[in-house]
Amino acid sequence: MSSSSTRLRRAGALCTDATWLGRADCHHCAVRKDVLFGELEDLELNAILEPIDQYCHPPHSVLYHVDEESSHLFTIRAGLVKLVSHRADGTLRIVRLLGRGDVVGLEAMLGGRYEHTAVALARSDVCRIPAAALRRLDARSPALHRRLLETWRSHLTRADESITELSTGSVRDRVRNLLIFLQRATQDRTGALALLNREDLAAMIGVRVESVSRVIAEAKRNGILRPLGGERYQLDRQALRAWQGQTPSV
Amino acid sequence: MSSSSTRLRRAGALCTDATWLGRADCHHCAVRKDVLFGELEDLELNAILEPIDQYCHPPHSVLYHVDEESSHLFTIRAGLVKLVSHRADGTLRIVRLLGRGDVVGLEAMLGGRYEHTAVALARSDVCRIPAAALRRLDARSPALHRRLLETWRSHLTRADESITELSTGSVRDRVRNLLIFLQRATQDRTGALALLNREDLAAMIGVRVESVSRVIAEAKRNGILRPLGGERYQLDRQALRAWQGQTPSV
DNA sequence: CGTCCGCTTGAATAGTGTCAAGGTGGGTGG
DNA sequence: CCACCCACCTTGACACTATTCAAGCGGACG
Repeated sequence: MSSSSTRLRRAGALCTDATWLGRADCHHCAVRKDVLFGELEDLELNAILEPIDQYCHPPHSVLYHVDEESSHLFTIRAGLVKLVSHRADGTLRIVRLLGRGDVVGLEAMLGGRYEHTAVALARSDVCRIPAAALRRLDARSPALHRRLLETWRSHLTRADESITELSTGSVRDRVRNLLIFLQRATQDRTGALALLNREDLAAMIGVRVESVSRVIAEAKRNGILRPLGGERYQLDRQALRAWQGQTPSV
Repeated sequence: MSSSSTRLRRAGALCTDATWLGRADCHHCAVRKDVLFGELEDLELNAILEPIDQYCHPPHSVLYHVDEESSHLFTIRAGLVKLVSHRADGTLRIVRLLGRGDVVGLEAMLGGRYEHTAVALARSDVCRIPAAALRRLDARSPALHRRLLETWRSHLTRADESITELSTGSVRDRVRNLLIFLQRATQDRTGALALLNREDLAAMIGVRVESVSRVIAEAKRNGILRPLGGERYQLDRQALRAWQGQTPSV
């Protein structure tokens, strides 16, 4: 068998850069209540001296690289970002998927270097916040402070979930959990989920592309995944649970 | 194949309870600098109104159960504690190992319930800190605040490591990483590592007991692990790296 | 219209899980 | 003090699953 995970995707031809959308206007931000500054007073917000910039990241563009000096955090206004860990043998593993309202680059709060590479999977609008500004706010605003702790907790909970649900059991077990996970992470008002490409799916559960492909293809044949066009699918939760009997357990 | 992980160990005959060692005297604590209150002023420490108690946990005793109201955090003065996640199918997975200087039950800072069950693996001396006290200190002492953030980061880093190094690749790959990991986690001044029982090893890397056993036995035959008596072993790092060529990669 | 890239599928092989049987060491009770 | 017992570790044989390597397929795009 040997290793799982995925090799580095060749330097994509379409890896365009992020485009700057201008200074953020947090006071009038439409998603402010869903992200870090939700409960912050306007007064407190004004205490930020450093600029917060907005960017639009096309798919495959990089928010930051592993080992880069961590100077900024990012909040996701819309889109989807993967945190990729580079293993010693050159393979990759996706350790987290982050979406609207999530914070990327938390480690910048503590200085040092980024621990992963953050890559946009879908077009993503993000606000780039200087870590120094957040540190200052963190010290002054209990509301933000609590929000930050909750962000840490959220990352930790998801990491643990990734260990117990996405890295344990047979490929079919993992894909079953992955589909539920993706539905939560990418669903729109209709409840449809956006499937990632096979390489990313494989890197999320630590198996080979062909193995995921077989299982996903099976799910489609069984009507567990019904194509809605593009990469969007309707997930039949009931059929999903019944799929291949329970976990054989033991 | 089916699931990995390990079933619940029968209610151990020796699961004695923790014994109370009395109120902690943080001011004269020998390991204070290594744990949460390291850089705290004596004045700040005095601001704690609620009592901090010391306990000694024998092996297999439980610090707290999953879903229990999270009211306290624990700092480990000595010993080894596992964080166990209970999966829907009844199997268990160890998501983290914590030792001297580590904090257990971080989630209590945010209220709600514990997300894992914490079980002592070796005899462990811990201080039990009321979450309310820590929340108050967190708001007043920047030093403690930073220390807490670093604790969150440490947990997150280890969780990610668990995903990339202990849940990815062949069983031999994982055991190789696990041995390095255990050496860091349990080494004494001689550099020897303490091996866990096969069931716990299996639950750490998400495979079956027999699979770990085979690989560990192989490591012993190859001189990678040299028995020092009891559960202590000398790890030959060089032989470890050469073991079975590199990860076959791809 | 042809090429390229990602997805699927097939066949052979290696790796794990499964089930069952021994071995070993420490502890208990006779 | 010794024999037995029990829990845990190891090993074997076999079934099943995942990986590997290779080929085919179809859509997107120039």
